[in-house]
Amino acid sequence: TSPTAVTHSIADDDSNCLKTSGVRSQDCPSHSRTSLQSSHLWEFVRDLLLSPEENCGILEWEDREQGIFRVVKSEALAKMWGQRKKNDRMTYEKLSRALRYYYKTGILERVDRRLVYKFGKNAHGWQEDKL
DNA sequence: CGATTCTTTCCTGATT
DNA sequence: TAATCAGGAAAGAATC
Repeated sequence: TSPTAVTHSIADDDSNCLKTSGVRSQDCPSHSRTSLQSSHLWEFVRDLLLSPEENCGILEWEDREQGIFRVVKSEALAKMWGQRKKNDRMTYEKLSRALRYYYKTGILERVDRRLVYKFGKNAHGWQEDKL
């Protein structure tokens, strides 16, 4: 019954993007491994931004030249960070607090737009080919 | 062990 | 209204 099988969600939550899909298990020979090994939050974000395979639309460059990026899926980002730190209580609210502390150290610079951040002078390794 | 740095948790209030 | 943003404060974790 209930003929209203009106599909599932269009946006479907991204609980886990890579896996359960027809994604070949062996695509990227180089790096990969469903977890980026970066000790610090900003490095984790940077590496995620630099590896589309793991990113799955969670982060997106707004201006690659200037290092401006946007958090597209805040909840998903928090979950990934939580996985990395083995903390399932992580939320975007808490993650963003840590991100705001980076403004003081120059790792990030403030951008007056929701969910948008920019790498600062003290952040490195995000540029196409710095130097 | 103590100090420092980074992150997490919580909170109140403002803004979108 | 629900999300986000702003920071202060304090606790926790990892390092040196």
